[in-house]
Amino acid sequence: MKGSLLSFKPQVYIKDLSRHVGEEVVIKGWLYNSRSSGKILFPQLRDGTGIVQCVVLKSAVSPEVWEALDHLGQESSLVVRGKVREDARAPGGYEIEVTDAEVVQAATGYPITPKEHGVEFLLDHRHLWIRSRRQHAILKVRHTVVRAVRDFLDQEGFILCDAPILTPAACEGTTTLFEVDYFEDEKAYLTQSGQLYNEATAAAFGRVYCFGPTFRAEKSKTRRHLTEFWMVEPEMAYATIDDVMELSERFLTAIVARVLDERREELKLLERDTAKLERIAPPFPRLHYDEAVRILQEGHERGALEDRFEWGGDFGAPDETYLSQQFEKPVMVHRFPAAVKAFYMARDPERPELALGVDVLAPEGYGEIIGGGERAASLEFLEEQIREHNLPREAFEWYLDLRRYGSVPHAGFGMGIERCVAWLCGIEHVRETIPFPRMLYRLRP
RNA sequence: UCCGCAGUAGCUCAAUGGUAGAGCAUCCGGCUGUUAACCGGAGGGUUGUAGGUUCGAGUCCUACCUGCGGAGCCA
Repeated sequence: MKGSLLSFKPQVYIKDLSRHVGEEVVIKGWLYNSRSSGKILFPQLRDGTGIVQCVVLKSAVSPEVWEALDHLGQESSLVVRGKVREDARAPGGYEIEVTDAEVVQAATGYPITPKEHGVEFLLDHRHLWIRSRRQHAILKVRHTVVRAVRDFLDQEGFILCDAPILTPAACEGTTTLFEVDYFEDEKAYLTQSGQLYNEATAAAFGRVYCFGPTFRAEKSKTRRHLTEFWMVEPEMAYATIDDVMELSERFLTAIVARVLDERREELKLLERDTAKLERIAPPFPRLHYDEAVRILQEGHERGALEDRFEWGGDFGAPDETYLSQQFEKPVMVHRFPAAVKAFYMARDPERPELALGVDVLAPEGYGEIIGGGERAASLEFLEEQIREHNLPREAFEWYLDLRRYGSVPHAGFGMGIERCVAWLCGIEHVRETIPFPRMLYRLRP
């Protein structure tokens, strides 16, 4: 009878099938792939929680059901009823002996076939690509990373206090921002960081974090860049650069442990070498910038790096890769030349030419996943920095208030979710770590 | 923005300057245990665009468009 299976309750999910062996269940899903052999069909059904092979014998179902399933196209939506059986021949170990089925919508010509496809084609069909096993695994890891981030910070007493997405000025004055034409007499921009607002909320709540999308209008075109990405930024009042390094270590360790605990299956599907992740535990190596420069220069002398790195610059991608490859754990590089860092960074009292900033480089060449440090607490110093960087003073008046009314040493960092997920999954490109990547030249779907 | 590479069937790719082809997908047929199933058949093309060289261009030349990889910048 039409509609009877579609509205059937309770719906059983494929991930729970092992608890229903011997029972008759109803699964609602989509046709992942199908093989036929005359009077027997092997449709593979996915429902978002997993994939299960069904067995349809022509002799066991009505002629209507057989007819409906016999030539059903990939990704057709359907509901099946059948008995759960353990069978070693089935991928996944369980299968459904189908007794009844109902096609919700018969699809034809699904573009993503079980064969290879190019990147451009897959990205053009991202809305469908996310149905495939590999993308599913990556996005589940992302989900777990986000949960781990929130749980860790919540347990550490951080208050979620999100920063605005529409902002009146650049945080750091250097990067290119997305302009929004809406507010009268004033340009607005999409945020590049919640940093400055975090400093306000940290002074209100002590320990805070914001977690949301971030936008960079740079013409970056590499495997580590998105124009829209997600960043989590904790900030602590009465804290120093050392507190930031200590928190970063425990933070990353907690995330890795959670993913290893909950996403073994997904990491296995992605062929991730989990032994490399098992090693992630405090303490992480801490490298003074001077020492990092020495290592890079040695690397150049040994022929491992093309260009000789000179003291004073910021690391390029090959430099970060080389540094991270010298260690098995994330490496924390601290105390950069102030000239290459943001205006709000505090200075090293012993060497004022250095900023109390720290970058955490992920292992295996995944680059910078965390950037942070101690913020300048002095009103006079910040006023001078704003002048030197040619920033619009009016836009920063509220920020300067934070130094007028109870200024304290404070520090924090930001972590890019996509780079973190790419590292944990061991995948080439960050574009696969977000459901709908936004990149230079890619706005659709 | 700069450097490098690539655009041929729905997809992935072939084709010495000389008749545009294969696998998958689609449609039809066969097969009661398939594992990216297999076997047989059919349909499917303005070779990214515009110009040029040539008896003849998918192939050589020029410009443009689109995408990919990387750099700079950054998380």
